[in-house]
Amino acid sequence: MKKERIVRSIAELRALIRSTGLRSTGPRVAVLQRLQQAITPMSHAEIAEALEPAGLDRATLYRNLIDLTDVGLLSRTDHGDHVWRFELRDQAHGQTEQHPHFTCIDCGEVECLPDTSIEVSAPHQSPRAIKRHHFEVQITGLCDRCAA
Amino acid sequence: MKKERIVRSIAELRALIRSTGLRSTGPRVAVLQRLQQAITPMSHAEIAEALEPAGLDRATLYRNLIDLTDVGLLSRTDHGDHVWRFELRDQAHGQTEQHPHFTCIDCGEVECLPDTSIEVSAPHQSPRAIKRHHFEVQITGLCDRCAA
DNA sequence: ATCTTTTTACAATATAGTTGCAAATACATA
DNA sequence: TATGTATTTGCAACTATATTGTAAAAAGAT
Ligand SMILES: [Mn+2]
Ligand SMILES: [Mn+2]
Ligand SMILES: [Zn+2]
Ligand SMILES: [Zn+2]
Repeated sequence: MKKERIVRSIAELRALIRSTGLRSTGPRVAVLQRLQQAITPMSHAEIAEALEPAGLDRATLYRNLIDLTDVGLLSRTDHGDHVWRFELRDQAHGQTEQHPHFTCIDCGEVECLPDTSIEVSAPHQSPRAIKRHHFEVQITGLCDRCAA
Repeated sequence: MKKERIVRSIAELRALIRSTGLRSTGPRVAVLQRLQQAITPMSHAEIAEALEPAGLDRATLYRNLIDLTDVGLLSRTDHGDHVWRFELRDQAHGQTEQHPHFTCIDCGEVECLPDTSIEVSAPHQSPRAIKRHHFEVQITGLCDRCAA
């Protein structure tokens, strides 16, 4: 999953948040700031730990992650391990479809895969969402390290 | 996901369980009996409800689902909604790979897809598990009913 | 029939996430 | 720049799903 990374300034992040109708607050800016560094989707726990110094409330973080997802700035996915993970959904790239992910069933490591790596053919009775390419894909298996 | 269904007698199920090294008990037979009727993977809650009359313990059911999964009789998957679902893994068909599933992000309905519907190409750096076709795929999106 | 190990049933605990609400803050407007 | 109102925060209580401890019961080997 190689793609030129966009890094936005705090002022740009604040403007981005406001552009969605949400208010720009410290916790929200902190979340976006952290996620734009991330190379894989992050769980609530991981984000909370990374933002430890800010000492922000668990519930506030949960609510912000959901709010930011609702307005389209983040994607929220479960990779087969009962944990929600969040990822910046970068509209600057017109990236409305999310790329597929590979999650290790042993160690839990998550890896982003190129969009091109999955070809879903749509048999007759399959959901229209598949024909229209409106779906997300999660792949699980043993990562190279755990398989060794 | 059309495939001739195998329906085993209670005696056959007991033998199947024993063949894995596990003891054949009432709860285990009941679980397999119920799952061999199922047309999609079932959650713990759904199985518990279906087996209500037997009045078996929640924790026992959880442990049995995991034990039966560990010995390879069931598959356990999370379809992106934070609920484990279990499905009979029918070795009689040499079905070691599981077929992909489609789960509606709105109503939660799960649909089995034919194995042939997914083609995962393996880019250079991708996990070996993908090259070896040792993985499971979960697709999420809006089902036809919810999209309408 | 007896013995040993596995399994059950009930209770306690854990983990991940959600909800209620009063106080604090953002930001539109004056 | 000050004021007013709706949004957001922080804390606590709560929920849903799943896991763990353990004594008693049952399975299956002998
Ligand atoms: Mn990714
Ligand atoms: Mn299926
Ligand atoms: Zn791994
Ligand atoms: Zn639906």
